Amino acid sequence: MDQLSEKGNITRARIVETARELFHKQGVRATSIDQILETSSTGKSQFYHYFSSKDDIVHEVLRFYMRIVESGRGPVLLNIESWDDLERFFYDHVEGVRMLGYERSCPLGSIANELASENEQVRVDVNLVFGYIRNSISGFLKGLKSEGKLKKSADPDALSDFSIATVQGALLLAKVRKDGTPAENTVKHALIHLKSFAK
Amino acid sequence: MDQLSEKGNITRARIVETARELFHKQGVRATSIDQILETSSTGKSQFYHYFSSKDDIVHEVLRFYMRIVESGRGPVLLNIESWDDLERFFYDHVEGVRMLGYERSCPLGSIANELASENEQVRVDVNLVFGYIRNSISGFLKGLKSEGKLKKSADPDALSDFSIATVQGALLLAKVRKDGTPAENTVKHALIHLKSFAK
Amino acid sequence: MDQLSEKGNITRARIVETARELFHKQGVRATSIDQILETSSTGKSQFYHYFSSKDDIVHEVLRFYMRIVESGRGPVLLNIESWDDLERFFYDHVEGVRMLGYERSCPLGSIANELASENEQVRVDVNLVFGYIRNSISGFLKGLKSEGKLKKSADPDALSDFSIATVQGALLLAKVRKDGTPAENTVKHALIHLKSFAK
Amino acid sequence: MDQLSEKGNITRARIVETARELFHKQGVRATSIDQILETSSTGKSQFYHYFSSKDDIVHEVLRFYMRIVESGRGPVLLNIESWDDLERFFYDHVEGVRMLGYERSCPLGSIANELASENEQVRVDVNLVFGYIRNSISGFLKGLKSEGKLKKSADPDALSDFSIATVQGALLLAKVRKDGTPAENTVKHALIHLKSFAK
DNA sequence: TATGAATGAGGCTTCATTCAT
DNA sequence: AATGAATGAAGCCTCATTCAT
Repeated sequence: MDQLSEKGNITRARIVETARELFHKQGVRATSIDQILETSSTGKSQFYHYFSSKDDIVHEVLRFYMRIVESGRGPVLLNIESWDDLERFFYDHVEGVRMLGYERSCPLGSIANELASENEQVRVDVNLVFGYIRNSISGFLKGLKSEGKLKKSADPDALSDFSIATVQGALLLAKVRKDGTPAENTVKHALIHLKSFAK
Repeated sequence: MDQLSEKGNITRARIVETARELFHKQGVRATSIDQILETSSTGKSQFYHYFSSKDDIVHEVLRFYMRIVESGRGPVLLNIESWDDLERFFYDHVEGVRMLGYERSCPLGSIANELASENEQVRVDVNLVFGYIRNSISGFLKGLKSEGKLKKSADPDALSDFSIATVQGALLLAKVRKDGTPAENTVKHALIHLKSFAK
Repeated sequence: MDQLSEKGNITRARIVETARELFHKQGVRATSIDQILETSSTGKSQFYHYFSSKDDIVHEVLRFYMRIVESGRGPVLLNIESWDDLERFFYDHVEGVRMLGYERSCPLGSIANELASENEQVRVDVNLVFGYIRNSISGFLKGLKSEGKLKKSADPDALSDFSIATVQGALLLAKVRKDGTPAENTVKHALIHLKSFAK
Repeated sequence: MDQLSEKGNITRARIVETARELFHKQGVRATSIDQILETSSTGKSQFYHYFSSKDDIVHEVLRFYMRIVESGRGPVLLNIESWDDLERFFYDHVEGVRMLGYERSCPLGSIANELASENEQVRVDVNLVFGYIRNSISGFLKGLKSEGKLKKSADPDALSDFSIATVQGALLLAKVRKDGTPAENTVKHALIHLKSFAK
C-alpha cells in the first residue's frame, strides 16, 4: 500500500520533472501532454490520475520552483546575505543559461511571458517565486541599511525589483543573441549600480 | 490596376496588423490562423495567398517591427541623440505597457522568448531590431565620448546591452506584477546608472 | 483484458481492411483518412491512435498483402507446384478482376504505380510481395529443370518476371477495356509461351 | 489578333506540356493546378481561360498522346510494318523508362490506372490510344497472315492485346524494381512468343 | 487575353480530455 | 494505481474553382 502510493509519487514526480524540463526547453504550449508522457516513459492517461488538466501541471511545475527556491536546493544562490551572495545570485543565472548553450532564458520568466496574460494562476504562481527572491534581496539591503552600511537614498524594494528585472532581461538577451556577453555586461553593470549604494 | 493591387495590399496589411496585435496580446502559439482571419474579417485561405506558413507571418510581423523602428514611426523614441531622448526611450516603454493594463510585455521580447529556441529565423529577426536599437544607443554614447562628455571607463556597447536588457526585464516584471511600479523603479535606476557615466 | 486488447485489434483491423478496399477501389490519393474512418464507422482520430500517418497505413495495407501471400489465404493460388497451379495463378487473377466488373486492376500494381516514384517504402513493400511470387514461380521452374522436365534454354527467373509482368499488364488492360477478353488472351498466350519450355 | 491568339496557343501548349510531364512524373492527383502553372511560369487563372477543369486538362493531355501516336512523332515506333518494327516497339518502351531512371512506367497506363475507375472519359481516352496501337500491331500481323507468313493458329487481335499488356506490365515491373532487367526479360520473351507464330 | 485576389471545402495531423476495464 | 482505447474539436495547410478588373 505504502509502496504503491510511493510508487505513485515517484511517477508523479517524474511527470512533473519532465514537464518542467520540456516547458523550459520549448515552452508550455509547444509541449503536449503526450510528449510529457512519452519522454517520461509514462503510460498514457496516467496523467489524469495525478493531474486534473494541463493547467494543473503548469501550476505544479511552478509550485515545484517555489519549493526549490524556498529550500535553497536550486542551482542559483537565492539566500542573499552578503554582497558576494548578491554577486553570485547574478552570475549563477548567467552561468545557468551558458550551460544550456544560451538557448533558454529563465524558466519562470518564460512561462509567465507565455501565459500570464490569459492565466491568472500562472501570474500569481510566478509572482510568489519572484516575491520570495525579492524579499531575499531587499531583506539583505534592509539589513545593510539598518547597520548603516547602505546610503539612505537607497530603496531596498526598488533595488530588488531592479535586480530581478535586470536578470530577466539579461537572460532574454542572451537567448536572443545566443551569446552570453550582453548578459554578462548587463549583470556587471547592475552590480556596479547596486554596489554604488554601499557605504 | 492600382486599386486592385492596393486592395490586395490592404488585405495583406490587415492580416499582418491583426496578427501583430494578437501575437502581442496572447502569444504566437495561442493565436490560430483562423483567429487571425476571423478577427481581420478575412475569408479563409486568403491567408495562404499572402503568406506561405504561420512561420512566414511571424517573420512578416517581425519585419514590420523592424520597419517601424527604422522609420521612427513607432510609439517609442528610438533615435537617441540626447540624455533626454534616452530617458524617453525608457519611459516610453513603461508608458506603453501601462496603457495596455500591464497585461503585455515587449512584443519582440515575447515572441523571442516563445520561439527563438526552436525558430532561428525568429531569433535573427528579433536580433535585427534589438541590434538597431543597440546601435542607436551606443551611437549616442560614442558621440558623447568623442566629445569628452562621457567617462573613459564607460563602454558604450555594454551600456547599450544593459539598457535593452533592463527595459525587457522591466516590462516582463510589470506583466508578472500587473503593476507598473517595479518597471518604473527598474528604468529609474537604469537611468541613474547610465547617467553616472556622464561628465 | 483480453477482450479489450482484442477490441483494439478489431478496430485496427477494421481500419486496415477498409483502407485496403478503398485503396484498391479508387486509389490511395483518392481515399481520404476521413473516408476510411466513416466507411469503417470508426470515430475520428482513432486513426492516429493506431497509425502514425497516411503513409503508415499504406505500409500496413501492403504488409497485409504480404501476410496474405505468405499464408496462402488469398483468393489467388500463389504456391506454384505444378503446371496446373501456374495456370490457376494466371486465371485466378483474371477471375478476380472479372468479379469486380473489370473496374480494378491488381491492388499492389495500382498502389505501386501511384506511389512508388515518390515513396520508396511503397516500392520496397510491393517488391517484397512480387519477390515472393517470383520465387514461387521460379522455384517451380527450377524444380522442373533439375528433374530434366524443362528445356535448358529456359531461364526460370526471367520467366517468372515475364509471368508477373504479363499478369499486371493483363489486369491493367482489362480495366482500360472494361472487358476481360484482352486479359484472357494475354494470360492464355503467356501460358502457351511458358509451357513451350516444358519437356 | 492572330499573334495574340497564337500567343494564347503557345501558353496553352506550354500548360499542356507541363501537365503531361508532371502527370507522368508524379501522377494526376499528386499534381495540383497551381504546380502546373508555377512550373510552366504561367500566371494563375490563365488555366481557366484555356481549360474548364482539371478533368479537362487530363483529357487534353490524353488527346495530346493520341495526336503524338497518330502522327508518329513520339519516341516510340508505333507504325509497325515488320518484325523489326515490332521489336523496336517493345525495346523503345523499355529504353524510354531506362532514360528516366526506371522511376516511371507508361504515362497512359499510369493515368488509366489512377483514374479509369472513376472517370469514364479517361478510360475512353486511353482506350483510343491503346486501340490505335492495337490496330497497328494487328494490322501488321493480319498482313503477314494474308501473305501466308503467319501460322493459321495465330490470332492477330489476341496477340496485339498480348503485346500491349506485356509492355504495360514490363514497364510497371521496371518501376517497382527500379531496374530494367525484368522488363527486358519480359519483352524478350514476348517477342520470342510472337515470332513463334512466324512462318 | 490576362491578372491575381477571393472562396470555401476538405486534407492530414495534433491536442486535451474521458471512458471502460 | 494503471492501462490504452476512444472522442471530437481544432490546428495548419492545399486544393479546385470563381470573381472582379
